[in-house]
Amino acid sequence: MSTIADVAARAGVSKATASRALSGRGYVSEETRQRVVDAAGDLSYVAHSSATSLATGRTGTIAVIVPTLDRWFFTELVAGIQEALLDADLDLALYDIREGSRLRERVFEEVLPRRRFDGLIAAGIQPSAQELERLLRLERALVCVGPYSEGTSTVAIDDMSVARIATEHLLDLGHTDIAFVGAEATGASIGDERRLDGYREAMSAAGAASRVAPAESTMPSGYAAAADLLSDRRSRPTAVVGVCDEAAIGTIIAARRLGISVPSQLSVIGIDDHRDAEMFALTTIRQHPRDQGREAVRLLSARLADPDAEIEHVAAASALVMRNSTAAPAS
Amino acid sequence: MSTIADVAARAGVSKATASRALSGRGYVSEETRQRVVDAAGDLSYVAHSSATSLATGRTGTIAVIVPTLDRWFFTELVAGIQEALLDADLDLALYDIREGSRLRERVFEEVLPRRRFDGLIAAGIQPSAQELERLLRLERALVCVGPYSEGTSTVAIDDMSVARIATEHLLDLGHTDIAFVGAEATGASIGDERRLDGYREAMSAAGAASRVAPAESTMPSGYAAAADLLSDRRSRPTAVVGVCDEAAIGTIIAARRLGISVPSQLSVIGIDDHRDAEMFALTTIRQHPRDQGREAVRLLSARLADPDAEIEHVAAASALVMRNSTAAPAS
DNA sequence: CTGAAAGCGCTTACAG
DNA sequence: CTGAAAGCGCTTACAG
Repeated sequence: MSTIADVAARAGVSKATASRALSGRGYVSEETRQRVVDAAGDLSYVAHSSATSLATGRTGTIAVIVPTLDRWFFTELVAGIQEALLDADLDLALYDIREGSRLRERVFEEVLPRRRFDGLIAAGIQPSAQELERLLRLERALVCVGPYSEGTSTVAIDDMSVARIATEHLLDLGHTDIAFVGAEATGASIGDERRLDGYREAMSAAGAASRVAPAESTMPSGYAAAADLLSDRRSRPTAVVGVCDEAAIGTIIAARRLGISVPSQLSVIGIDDHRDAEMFALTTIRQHPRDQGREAVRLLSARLADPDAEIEHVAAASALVMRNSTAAPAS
Repeated sequence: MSTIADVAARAGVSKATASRALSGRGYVSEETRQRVVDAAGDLSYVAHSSATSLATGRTGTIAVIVPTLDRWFFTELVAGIQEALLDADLDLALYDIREGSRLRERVFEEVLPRRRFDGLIAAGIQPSAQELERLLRLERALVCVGPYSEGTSTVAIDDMSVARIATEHLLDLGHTDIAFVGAEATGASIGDERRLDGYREAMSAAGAASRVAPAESTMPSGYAAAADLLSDRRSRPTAVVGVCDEAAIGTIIAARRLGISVPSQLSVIGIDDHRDAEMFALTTIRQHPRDQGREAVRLLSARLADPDAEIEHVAAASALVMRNSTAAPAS
């Protein structure tokens, strides 16, 4: 482990000069710079990150909080964040905080306060009042991937309006008996709840009655909820909006198993445009979590570069993608 | 931001004593300890991690390298690692290194050498000779989740034998025309390749001809490969072993779409026991990646505590789980 | 049981 | 353009 003192000695300069040469900050003659760089190369010198952090006050790492990793959305989001972070030469510290887990408590109480990071990206979580207070007390740059929230930059699709659009698509097709699959109270991300609200809003605006089959945002849970919902042929809805594509796909599989054909006997629409959506010919509202991850990093970098930089709220892109899981109801 | 000097001043002791009282290392009278702890509480003091790291040489974070996050196995593995790390009061720095991505190169060349971590867990990646050399030069505790590898602790199921068992299950049922779906050259994890080897071995031991439909380890890719494989009714196999459950499930979906019934006309077996496996009544070889993650942390902690501790190779548990996707071939 | 001092490895004004 | 010195905030022998 060579230190900057070793490099300086080998190049025949002071530590200060070696530091300047390597960092590119401050004046150094080209000739000296070259000598220092060569010396560093010879010794395979790499600055000790803790020492740099202590001296500069920057850790070079960004903390990312997600409620789960086993949803396509968050997997893609984290991948996008990772890519952008690497470009910015920043590390990613991951906190996978399932709702209600003891981990969540520990992270907020013990881990986060250590501030081993320069900034924080919180995705899909709804902090409690107490948690929010803790977050703010950290005095670190903060970006939320989720709904508009005062005092911090945000990026997200408008979950409520997206769910409304999905519901209206079904309504326009002529359906009135439309159920919502998903948004189970426990474990729902903040976005899930807003999607449920959007569905309800569209339904009541159309004078139709809401009907919710609670499920987690996973295929098996959507499957189970739908199997139940669809089991009685007399009371079954003619259409379903899934809180996300996982729930919608679970619904399609349940329908197939029950011999209900999609879309002729049951229309199903999802939200997300999951990687598997095409395979099931699922009509859905597309969004691009990977891009949102990159965007979150951009927002965070802006705050990092200038803590007084403007707060931004970016509305991420979404689009209705018509495939083959929705149709007019059988007359 | 209060420092330990503030705490010491408020408690009326020296920094050294304050440090001892807070860390629990070294003698401090109970009364002084209490005074220091109170002072720290009053000031909501939290030690600055960079300073601690610099003084102790420990960063308190563990780097985790995975080839992808969008496979159930790795998602679960990371969740298990995260849980165990939090218990050990360690942070997780994540590097999601898709094979062949420019990220991979950067991580090995620039990021890892900074050693912003005490130890490293590498999962499912096959380092090139050059990469391996770099890893070793880091002189950090290293644990691999993957096949036995000299010089480092490992944990994994025996991929080769597990694939052999899956294949033999089909052979025992009376199948001879058994295809393997998965293990596409690019993007395959090291485990995927060994599973292919295990399949080949079992087939040739039984005097049967191998037949591979390359696919990535995802549902859509398995679906596409299987759709192709099964399209010609005259040449289609009577059974398929999927490199993992995602590939196997993709195969089942393709079969359904083609009107081929599972298991009466086609047997399908997977490996993993994916969260969605039950939904598809998939017979599979179960493993517990979450436990493997915890185990990897245990192995790493042992090396961290004592760099000369024994290297361990733990064989993770696996079990054939019979559900309803395999049967004797139609006569 | 406690304190003074040195040290971890950088960076950054400040002089020159 | 370069160097000496101080400082970032901890911890840890070493004395006492």
